[in-house]
Amino acid sequence: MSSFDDSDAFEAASSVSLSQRAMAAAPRPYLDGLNPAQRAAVETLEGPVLMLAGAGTGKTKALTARIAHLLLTGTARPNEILAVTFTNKAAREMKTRVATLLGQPVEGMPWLGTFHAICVKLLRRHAELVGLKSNFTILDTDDQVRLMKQLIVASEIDEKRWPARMLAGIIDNWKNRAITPDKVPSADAGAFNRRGPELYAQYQQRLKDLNAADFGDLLLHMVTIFQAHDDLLDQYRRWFRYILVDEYQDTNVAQYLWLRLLAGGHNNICVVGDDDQSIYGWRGAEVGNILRFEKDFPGAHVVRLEQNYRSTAHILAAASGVIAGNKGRLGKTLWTEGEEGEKVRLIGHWDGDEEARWVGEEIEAMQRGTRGMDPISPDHMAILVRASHQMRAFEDRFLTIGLPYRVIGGPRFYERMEIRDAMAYFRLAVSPTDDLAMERIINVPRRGVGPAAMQKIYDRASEESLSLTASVTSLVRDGKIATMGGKARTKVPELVEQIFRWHELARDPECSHVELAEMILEESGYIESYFQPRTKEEVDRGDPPKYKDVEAPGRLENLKELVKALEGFENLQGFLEHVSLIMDNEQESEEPKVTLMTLHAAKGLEFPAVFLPGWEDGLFPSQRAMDEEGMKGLEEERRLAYVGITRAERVCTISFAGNRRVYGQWQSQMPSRFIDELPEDHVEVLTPSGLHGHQNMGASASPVAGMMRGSDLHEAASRADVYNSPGWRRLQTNAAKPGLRQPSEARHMTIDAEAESAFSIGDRVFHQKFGYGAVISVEGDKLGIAFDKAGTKHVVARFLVAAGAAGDVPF
DNA sequence: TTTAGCATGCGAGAT
DNA sequence: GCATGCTAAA
Repeated sequence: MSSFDDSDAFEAASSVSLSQRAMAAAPRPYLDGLNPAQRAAVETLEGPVLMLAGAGTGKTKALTARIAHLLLTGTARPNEILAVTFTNKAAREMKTRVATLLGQPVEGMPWLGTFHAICVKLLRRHAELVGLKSNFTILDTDDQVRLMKQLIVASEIDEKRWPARMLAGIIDNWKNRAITPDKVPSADAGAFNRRGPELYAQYQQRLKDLNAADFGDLLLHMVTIFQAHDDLLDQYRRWFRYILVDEYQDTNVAQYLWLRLLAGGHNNICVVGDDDQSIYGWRGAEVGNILRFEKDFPGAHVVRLEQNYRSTAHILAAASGVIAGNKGRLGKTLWTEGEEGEKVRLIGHWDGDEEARWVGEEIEAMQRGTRGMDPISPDHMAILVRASHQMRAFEDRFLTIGLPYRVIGGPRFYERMEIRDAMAYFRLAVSPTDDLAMERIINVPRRGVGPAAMQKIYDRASEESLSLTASVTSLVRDGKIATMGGKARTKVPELVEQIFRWHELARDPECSHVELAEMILEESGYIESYFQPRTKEEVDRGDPPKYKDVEAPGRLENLKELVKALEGFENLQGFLEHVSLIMDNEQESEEPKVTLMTLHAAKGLEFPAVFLPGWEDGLFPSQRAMDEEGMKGLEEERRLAYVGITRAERVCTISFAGNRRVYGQWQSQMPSRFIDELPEDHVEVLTPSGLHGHQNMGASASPVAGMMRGSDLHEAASRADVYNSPGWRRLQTNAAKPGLRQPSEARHMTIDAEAESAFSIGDRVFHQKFGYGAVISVEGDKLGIAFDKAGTKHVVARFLVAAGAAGDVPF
């Protein structure tokens, strides 16, 4: 058991002096409200512990209480606990919650973080053991692919048949499995047209030359180091006396090995996870790790968290019924003391559009509080789809009816083009020899550098083993620069000069890095490249600058945010280091919104009302998963279904469509086999009232009554109610508020008197999602717009801005 | 170098 | 249906 007499060590904890007050306070308040299972998970401190935490069973509560327990009993000092998560979000949440339990910040927990963040920290200390310098750069996926492309071309491999992305996938896979180039198993030797292993070795060599590591390397290198240096490993084993791992079912082989190495000796490792929620097999996660835990760590305590605090009994029963179809589970039975609640609701639709329309109406109805249910705010509703392309139908529909929504999980902030471009500039300012950064931006904005010019720079660089920047300087020095195209001849040396000047400023402590960043984006012409070129007359006349395209305003907005994010850091270097932390790009607006996201993105979240559309064989479960992984793939899909259902607190609505457009082709769809697996007693089959024309699909033995066809009557029924709908009322209130930018007076002198809309036929407008277009019809607040790129759509006026009213210019 | 026009291929996506 | 990435033409 834990040593309560270790108060010396406890008080010696330098960074966080956990106050005596906390110690002396009521005995362990963090244990209050824990159920017996959670309590066991918290108090079993010594030896291996497997905390099997079903969905909604208070896993994070137990995990954070465990940390608090370790600290407040003096069993461990903050810096002796290694606590690993997968995402920055999870790490942050854990930090905050531990801080709440302790009643003070936890800066003193330096080893609470993601696998990658912790490995970076360790690897910087011991980089030389794998031939890197401690200031190595971390490549993003884009850099990796670019590098591999070069290697493929150099190896005279047909890049079309053997694309760099594929190689990246293969190498990533090896790294996930902790396979170094010399250890590629013979079964994999044929990969990438038999050249895979050799290219892998070359790639690793290139990384070393560049003093760089990719994400996979961070773990792989640490495993390599620990395997080769017993003394070092011992040191860390003594250092990290207690190990905690979140989402253990998502660990890959490399992470598993790393943990095993570190836990060896004391075996004080507590892993938390749920084999039924393992949905990341495709990116290397091995469910086997959690299934095998008791074998790997003999004598492990297994604690099952089965009391669910999230969902109603019906929802839990439905989820349990589905997941029971999987073999080889550790087995858990979720139960609740809560109410029975609504049965899981199931409804079939004619096609995907119909499904989206119904969901839209249902959301409005639930917002109003019909069907004997309390009203639910859109903030508390989510639509969870299997594949992101399913979102389109919903977005289109919601835009039409003016239902506010947010999409989670589009392209991440830091992987947007403009952010990466800007970051490349910053990287060059910090280190002008960063060739990958140079490669990225040498022709961004266009500086007339094509393949020919690039080749000359490369050639000189390799002749004299210089960086690309230095190579340009060298070419300038002996006049060879003149052999380049006219534009490149002047622009490229100009760029290099700028880089060196920025570099000076970056090292100057007097110079604010935020201002420097703005200066860089401005001077490089990068900002300007998002505006249309203006003639001298236009400038003289003081015409406002015009954005280059529909994307430009958003991109400039992102850059603004990037600069803002810089403020929180000491210098550019520090920022680059921590850039992955700015991924959260969410600025919450006051307006309640429905959430639209993938099932994968929804793991760990919960919503009072959840919609699960598209339950059709081939879409969900995905055909591809089944083709490629067979039974294993199907089981992972089934876990995904389980994750989906268990996100719901009060209402869970599953739906499917009989027809769906797949890659532009209409296909008739069969209801998902998972629908058959829903226990009938816990399912209510919905048939929207006022419908006729039932048409039996007859395709499934499921408890589905039949399909309904979108009919005139249905149309009429939904129309009649529209004035009472939340959407309509919302429009009324919004019309009174100064909402989005109003079109300027001058542009709308010709508004006809009867049109209440601020727009009239022929106006040029801009829409956040569909871009520019022209108004072709006006019906109250609903406008028909012929979009330049997106075709003709009906949109509510408040989603439109008059084109040309571009707004303020960043910087 | 830039661009329009056609072929291609398609899941989920943290770090 | 759409984005991506190539070839051909400007």
